[in-house]
Amino acid sequence: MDQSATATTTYHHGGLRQALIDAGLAILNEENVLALSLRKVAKRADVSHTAPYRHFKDKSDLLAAIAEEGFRALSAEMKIAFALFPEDPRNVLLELGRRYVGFGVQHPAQLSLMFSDLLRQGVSDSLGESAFATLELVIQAITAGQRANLLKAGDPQDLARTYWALAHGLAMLSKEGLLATEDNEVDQDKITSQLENLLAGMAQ
Amino acid sequence: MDQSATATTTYHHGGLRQALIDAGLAILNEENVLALSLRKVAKRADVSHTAPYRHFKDKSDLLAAIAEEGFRALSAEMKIAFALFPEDPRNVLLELGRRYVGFGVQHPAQLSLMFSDLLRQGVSDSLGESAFATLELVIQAITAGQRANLLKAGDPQDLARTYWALAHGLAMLSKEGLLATEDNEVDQDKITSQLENLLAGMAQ
DNA sequence: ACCTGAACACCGTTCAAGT
DNA sequence: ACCTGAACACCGTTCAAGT
Repeated sequence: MDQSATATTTYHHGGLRQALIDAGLAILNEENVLALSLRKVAKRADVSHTAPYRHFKDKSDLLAAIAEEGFRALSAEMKIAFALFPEDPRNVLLELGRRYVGFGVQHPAQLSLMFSDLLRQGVSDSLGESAFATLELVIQAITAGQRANLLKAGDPQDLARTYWALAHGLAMLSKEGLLATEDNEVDQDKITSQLENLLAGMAQ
Repeated sequence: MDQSATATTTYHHGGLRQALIDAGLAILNEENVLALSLRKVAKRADVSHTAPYRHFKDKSDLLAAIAEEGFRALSAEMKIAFALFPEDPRNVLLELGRRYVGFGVQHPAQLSLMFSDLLRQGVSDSLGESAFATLELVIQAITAGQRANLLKAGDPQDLARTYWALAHGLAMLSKEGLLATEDNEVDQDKITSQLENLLAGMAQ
């Protein structure tokens, strides 16, 4: 990679913003959030250390963009659950939870960042929007479950937030090694049965 | 404050370690994790910026100690639930969850730190121990629930982890403002009914 | 033992300047 | 528009030294 002397020397063909987010993501997944500095991100994207300020107000703004990318990736995972089990809302919900946990275990530092405090601080509007877009997918799955008489009637938003909370909690505890008992592997069947406990309670 | 010329000029009477943790906690609750630097912590505790190295290996080690203090505080909150409802495991469990959420809303940055990635990185052994001590309290509450025939039989550890996950998820979503619908207040009754969904499913 | 100041490489952010 | 280097205050960490 990085072989020079190619045809166009145009920097980043307008894609610097995304390149910086990708660089930050890479550092986050390879190291940890303490190692994620603006200057290191810039160096990794092969620009000067002030170039990021053309695209991000400050470091928090870049972190928010990285977190937002995380919500997008999580949403993409969730959409696979819908595709895998069309017409089967129960398995959509279970697969959704399993994929949430899988996302957390594969990208622990990123999941931490997504819920680190950036949303609460209101660092960026679009971060909140992407989080709510993820919630929207859970609401869809819950609504389908209600339509199939799998879940009780009532505000789907409430049930969706409850289900999201459990999936989120399982993901956080899993990625921190607080769910595993003996082996350090995530037990998919156990996750499934944990999710089923809540679905059973939501049926009544 | 800080009036000099008191009797003993003895530094910190051996309590520097705790003073540093407290200073870090204060910065965390007043500002955010990006503002939490070792040097600022030292200045706040009125020592030189290298003094913390007598008590902590590096910055991560101090952060782990702060997170550990968080688990201790969370455990203390949970113990109040036991005291409030002796002989009433159902309300102990509900109060436990509500207090978890309350802790998160009051100390958002601290809760983030507790699950930031320090446990997974194995920064400190005692951090893991304090996390498991918190889990132990949930297991106690679950076991009491089983004894009272409120919850189904089975490994109390599994049920406890499931319940912890939901409480944790509700706390995280609440503190980030993802649970509130219109007003920005945490709706205690809604939290209770969300927890009840899981308890219902765990009864069968 | 516990604390200190000097030193170093690194960091976030601003600014004047270059194309 | 987009990128740059110089500058500044701040940061984590190490080290030799003081009591």
